[in-house]
Amino acid sequence: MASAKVTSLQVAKRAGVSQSAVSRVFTPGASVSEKTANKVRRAADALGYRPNVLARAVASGRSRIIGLVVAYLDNYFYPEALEKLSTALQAKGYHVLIFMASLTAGNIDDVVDEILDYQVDGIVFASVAMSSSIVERCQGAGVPIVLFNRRQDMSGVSAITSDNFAGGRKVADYLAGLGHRRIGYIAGWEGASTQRDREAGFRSGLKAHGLEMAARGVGNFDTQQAKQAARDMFGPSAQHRPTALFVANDHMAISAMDVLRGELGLVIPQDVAVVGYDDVPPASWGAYDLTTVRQRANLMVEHTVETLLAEIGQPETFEPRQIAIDGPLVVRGSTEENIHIQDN
Amino acid sequence: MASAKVTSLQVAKRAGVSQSAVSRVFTPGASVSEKTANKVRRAADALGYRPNVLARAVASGRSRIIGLVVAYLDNYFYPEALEKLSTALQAKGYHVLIFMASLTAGNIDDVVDEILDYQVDGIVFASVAMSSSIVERCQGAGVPIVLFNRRQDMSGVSAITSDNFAGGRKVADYLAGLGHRRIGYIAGWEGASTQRDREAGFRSGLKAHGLEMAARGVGNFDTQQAKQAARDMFGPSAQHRPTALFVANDHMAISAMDVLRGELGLVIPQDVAVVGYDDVPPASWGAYDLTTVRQRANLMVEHTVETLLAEIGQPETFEPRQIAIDGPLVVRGSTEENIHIQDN
DNA sequence: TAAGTTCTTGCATGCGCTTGCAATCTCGGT
DNA sequence: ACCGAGATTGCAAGCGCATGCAAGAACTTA
Repeated sequence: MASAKVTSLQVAKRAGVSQSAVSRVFTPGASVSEKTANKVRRAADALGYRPNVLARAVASGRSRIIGLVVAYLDNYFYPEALEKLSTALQAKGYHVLIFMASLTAGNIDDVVDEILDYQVDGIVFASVAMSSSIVERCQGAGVPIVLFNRRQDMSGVSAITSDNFAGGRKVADYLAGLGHRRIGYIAGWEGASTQRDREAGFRSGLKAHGLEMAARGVGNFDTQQAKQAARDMFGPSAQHRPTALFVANDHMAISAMDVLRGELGLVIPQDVAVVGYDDVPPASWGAYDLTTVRQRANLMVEHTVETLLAEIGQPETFEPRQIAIDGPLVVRGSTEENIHIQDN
Repeated sequence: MASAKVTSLQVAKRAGVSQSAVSRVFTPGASVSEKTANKVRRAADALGYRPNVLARAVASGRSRIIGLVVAYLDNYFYPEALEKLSTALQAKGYHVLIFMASLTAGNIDDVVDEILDYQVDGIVFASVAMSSSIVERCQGAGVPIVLFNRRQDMSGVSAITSDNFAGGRKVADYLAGLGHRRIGYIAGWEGASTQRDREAGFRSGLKAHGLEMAARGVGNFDTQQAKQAARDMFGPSAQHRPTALFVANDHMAISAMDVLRGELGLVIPQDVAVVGYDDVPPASWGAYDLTTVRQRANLMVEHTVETLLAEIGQPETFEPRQIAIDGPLVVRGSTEENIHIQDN
C-alpha cells in the first residue's frame, strides 16, 4: 500500500535504474526500452508511486491546469457547460481550477492575477466581460485564453458562442410566421454580446417581415428585473399589449411567465406567446414548456476545448477563432397549443 | 508591464537583496524589516513579479488547492453549493480543482488518484459514495477529506449534511397536521444517506401520528423514474390514491408535479399536496411553488470549509466532525392554498 | 565482421521557491 | 560606550521532476 510520499528517486533505486529513467517511463513519448519500463512500473506499483503533478509542472513549465472564470452559476446553462467542460478536459489530461468572479470578490483583474499565479496552461472565461488589460496580461504571460458564450470585438481573442444573431432572427421569423404583429422584447444586460446579438438578430428578423419591436423592457438577465419588465409591458396600465414576447434568456422568460400567468391572469400561449433563449433544462419542464432557442452546450464545449488545446499546442502558428454555433428553435407549448414533443 | 516570467531572483537583484528575502516578503508571517520589504515590493511591482504558486507548493509541500469531487451538477443544489464553496475558499486563499466523477469517466478510485497527484491540501466529496479504500488512500497521503451532503458510517471521516432525519420528520408532522392520512413517498437512490435519513425521519414522524406510508415509489433521484413512480402511484389503475406526496428531493418533486397536473389532471394542492426537499431555486418559481425542506447551503459550506481548514491546520489534534444542519420547512402553495410568501 | 545508425541510459543541471542555520544588525539599558 | 537579546539577513540545501548532452548498447547493412 502506498505510504506517504514516494518519489521517483525511490522507485529508481528499487528498480535499479536512474531517476531520469523513471521520469521517462511516466512521460508519454519519451525514449525507454520495454525492459526498463517494466522494471520501473513494477517498482512503482509496489511502492504506490505516482508522479507529483506539481513538481512536474514547475520543472516542465506545463501545469495541465486550465483556469475557468465564471461570474455566476445561477443561469443553469453554466453548470451544464461546466460539467461538460470539466469532463472533456479531464479526458485530455487537463483539470479545471475554478475561479468565481463574483462581484464581491474583487474585480476580474485580481482574479486573473490569481489564476496566472497557478501557471495555468490556458484560461476559459465564461460569461465574463473582458478588458483589454486582461487580454494583454494573459498574452504577456503566454497563456492562451478563450471566451465562452461571449464575444469580444478584439483582435487575437478566440471566442465560442452560439449564433445569437441567427437565433434572434429565427425567433422573429417564427413569431411573425405565426401571425403575431405586436411583439415585445425583454432585453438582457447590454454589456453582454449575447444580449446585443440576440436583439440585433431579432430586430433584423422583424424588419424582414415589415415589423418593429412593439415594446421593449430591460431585464439585465436578472429575474426580478425581468418580472418588473413583464409587469410594465403587460400590466393593467399597459396600452396595446403585445401578443408575443421574446425574452433574452430562459430564466428571465420563466420569471416573465410567472408574472403573466400568476399575477396578470393571462393564458399562454392564447393571450401571449413566450419565447426564451438557451434551452436550459427547466424550459422543458411541464409547467413552462417554453419555446426557446437551444444553445448546444456540447458543441460549444467541444470547440472550446479544441481551440484551447490547439493554441496550447502550437502557440506560434495559432490563429484565433471566433466560432458561432447555430442552434435550433425548439418549439413548445408556450407559443403553440397542442405541441407535443416528447422532449424529456 | 510584466514581461513573460519574472522570478524572485530577478526581483532580488533589482532590490539589492537576497532571493530568500524576496521569498520572505511574500510569505505572511516571515521575518522581514519594513525597509527591505519596501525595497522588495517596489522592485516586484516594477517588474510585475508574482510568486509562482506551483513552485511554492512543491517547495513547501502545501499547494493551497482543494480538490472537489462532484458526481453531477444537474441537481441545482450543487451548482449553488459549488459557487459558495469556491467563493469561501477563495477568500481563505485556497482554490478549487474540480473533478467530475461521472460514471463514464472511470470510477471514483481513479479520480481520487488523479486528485492526489495534484498534491491537494484537502478534498471535498460532494454527493459521492465513498469506499473505505478511498478513505484509506487519502489518509495514507495525509490529505484531509470531508463529505458534503452525504454521511458515512465510518470512523474518522468528517461529514456535513443537513439534518435529513429531522427534515423528513418535519414533513410528516406537517402533512399529518394538515389532516392528511394517506401519504405517499417517492424515494431517492438507496445508496445515498440523504435518501435513507429522509425516509427514516419521515417514517418516524408518520408513526408518531399513528400513520404509515400509504404508498412508496422509487425515483432514484432521477426525474424520469420519479415521473414513472408518480404515474404508478396516482394513475388510473392506482387504488386509494394518497392525498399527499413527499418526494425525496425537489427535482423529482417537480417532475412528479408535472405528471400529476399535466398527465393526470390532478389539482395541487386540492387533489394532492406535494412536498419536496432541498429548496432549490425552481421550487420557489411560480408554476411550482413547492413546499419543501430547505437545505442551508450557506451554512453547510461554511462548516465544510471550517472543518477542512481546521484539519489542514492541526492534523494531529483534529477530531472528525459529523455535522447535521437543521433546515426549515418552507411552506408554499403546493400544500396549502392561499399561501403567499414573498419568497423571491 | 566492421562501420554506421538509431536507441537507451545516466549524469548533471535547473525549474522557482521555502526554510534551517548561522552570521550580522539593531537597540535599549546601564 | 558596551553588552546581550531579539530581529534581520544571506547562504545553501533542498522540494520532485524534466531534459540536454554525451557515452554506451543494440541493431543494420554490406
